[in-house]
Amino acid sequence: MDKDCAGVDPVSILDIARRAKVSPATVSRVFNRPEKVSGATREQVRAICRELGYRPNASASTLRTQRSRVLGVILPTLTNPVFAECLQGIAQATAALGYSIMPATTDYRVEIEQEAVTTLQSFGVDGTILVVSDAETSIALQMLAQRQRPYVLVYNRHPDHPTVSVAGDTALRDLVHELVQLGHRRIAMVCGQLDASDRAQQRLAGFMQGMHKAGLTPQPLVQVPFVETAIEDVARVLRAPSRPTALVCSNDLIAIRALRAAHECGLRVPADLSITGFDGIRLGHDLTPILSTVVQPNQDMGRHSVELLLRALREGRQPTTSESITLPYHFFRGESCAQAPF
Amino acid sequence: MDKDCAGVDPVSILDIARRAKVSPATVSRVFNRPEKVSGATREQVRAICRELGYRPNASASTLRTQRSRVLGVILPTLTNPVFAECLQGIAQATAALGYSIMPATTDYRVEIEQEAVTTLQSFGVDGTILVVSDAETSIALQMLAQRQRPYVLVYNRHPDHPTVSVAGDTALRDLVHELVQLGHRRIAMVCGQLDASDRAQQRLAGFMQGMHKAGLTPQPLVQVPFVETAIEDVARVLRAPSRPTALVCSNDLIAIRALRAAHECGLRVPADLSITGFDGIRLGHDLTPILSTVVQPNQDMGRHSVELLLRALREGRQPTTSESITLPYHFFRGESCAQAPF
DNA sequence: CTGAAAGCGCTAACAC
DNA sequence: GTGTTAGCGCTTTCAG
Repeated sequence: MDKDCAGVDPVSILDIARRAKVSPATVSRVFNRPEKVSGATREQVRAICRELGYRPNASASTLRTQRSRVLGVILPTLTNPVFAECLQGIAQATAALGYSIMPATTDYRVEIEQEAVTTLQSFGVDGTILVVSDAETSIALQMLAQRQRPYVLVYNRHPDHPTVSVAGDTALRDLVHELVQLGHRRIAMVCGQLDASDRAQQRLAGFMQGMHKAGLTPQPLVQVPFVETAIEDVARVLRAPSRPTALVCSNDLIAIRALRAAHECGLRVPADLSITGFDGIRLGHDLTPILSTVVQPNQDMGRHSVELLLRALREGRQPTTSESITLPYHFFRGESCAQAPF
Repeated sequence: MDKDCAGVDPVSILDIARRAKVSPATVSRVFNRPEKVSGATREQVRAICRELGYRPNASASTLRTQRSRVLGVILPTLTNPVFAECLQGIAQATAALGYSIMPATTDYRVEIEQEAVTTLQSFGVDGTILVVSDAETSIALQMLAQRQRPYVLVYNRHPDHPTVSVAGDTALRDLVHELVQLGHRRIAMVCGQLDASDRAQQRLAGFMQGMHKAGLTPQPLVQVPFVETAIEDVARVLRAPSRPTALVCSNDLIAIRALRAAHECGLRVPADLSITGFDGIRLGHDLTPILSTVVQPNQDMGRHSVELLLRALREGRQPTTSESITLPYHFFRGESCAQAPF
């Protein structure tokens, strides 16, 4: 046997056709409509493909069929485990269904969201999964909608778009209730750059509702725009005379830094101070104290968005707002949150 | 003006050519060799492209030029922040250089590594960045090498392949030395599934060297194959009569769980027990105690691998082993590691 | 500096 | 069940 293994040069459908003494169309059918090919030739073609290590050229088939079997993914950053976990879910779900992904990170910058949309578009992605800074104002989103390109938002919640998300506002409303039950009165919300995340805004809104319902005046909002200074920013608040007894953080990463700030201020968590997060990143469960947080099924959110998008694609349509999924969350009590101190 | 914004239907180079009263070749040149087009027509064509929201079809150009401007990326999982951070670096570097990425996660399974290579190949990626379970035996790697497809390994270290990595063995050798200086004698290594990671094996080797050099007998290796039982597995060791005074963990995720195990056993870190990790994930710095760990520049490792690969690509060749980069690490003392107890 | 034309690899009518 | 053929959108000689 001259060569029993795949070589260096690219093999085309024509090479296979020639070797198998069939037409290229037949080879193509073996891959796309195997049932339309007689068992004998099918197996023979397959054997040759295997021998030559042939795989159809995706660009050619995309060009021809106008379907790429690729999904675009636009995320703020992979540095936050929420999105990394979600992307992991997306990667698994797509791979299982024969799709590939093309992700882009925006670092929360809207111009980059737009750029990402256009490059992904130029690759002919069949659909796009994205989390934008603000669904209400996102140009990237408008571009997709206007050009009628299938897409789903993840994490973002908005009535005018198909989304896969969790009710962050309700979650925080309920969370405040729990804290109040635990005797907390001086409760402060801590969040990052509000204008870079409509999720944070919604969570804040829920927080305010909860406080209002409980007849409490929220402590001044603690904003920690930069990770570099986050711990210090929180520490400052904790050193103030009538410091809060509970810190409700808009995400787990911030909560972990708040934990650190408490430590630096000599406060014990949860004895002196309760701290809660939001997101349910895997790592939170292994911390000491175990992070109290609103757990979202991050990987599943990714999986669901893939399924929602591909279902629509299969039916030759775009996802609709009526298909939007609100996934359940649950407040995980953990160890960083307890009875208020006296 | 009938339409001042991009429409729904795909615009091709022919549409632009027609509107601009030039040939498609000229439009193509405007994008690929703008200097070969007169200033006037160039600007006119650009204006029309902007007006119609035209972007060249990437599949068509890939098919024609045999260059995709896409890099494949193969990683074990995005659930471990090391790889997520690295991918973030890759995403940034590629985007800055006009490339896109197509990642796949393998969950440490070699069959999936292979599948990933073939699908990426079918998309005509210009090169591949990967971290494999074991560079020595990886079939995926052999496939790339044999077919002469450009690739770089990240994290893996192997003399026969171009790599971007850190000297994990040396790092652990030195780390053991530090621990010994701090008075530790009963030191145990904790690692995950050794056969799923040649990095862990190399780190273990370095650990053994270090122990040997110090004339110490290593405590029995603690293996924590599954995350679900990791804390318990470590706790068991910590409850043994002559427990170790220091735990050297093969990565940060394991170290964090070891921290938890110590807590569950009523041991104070670092007073009663020192714990070190490896990787330098961002979060480790914000923990309490701050994780002592061997810090690798994860995002930079991603960036370097992109640059190494693209440099070779630009020069029309494959990366060579002589271009392999060993990046510096540093042991970050943190707070989880201190003098041995008496 | 610009245009004409061929063809990258594949698929989907449409014949047979 | 199988083959023939046209063409997806683009780039790139080669002429002019």
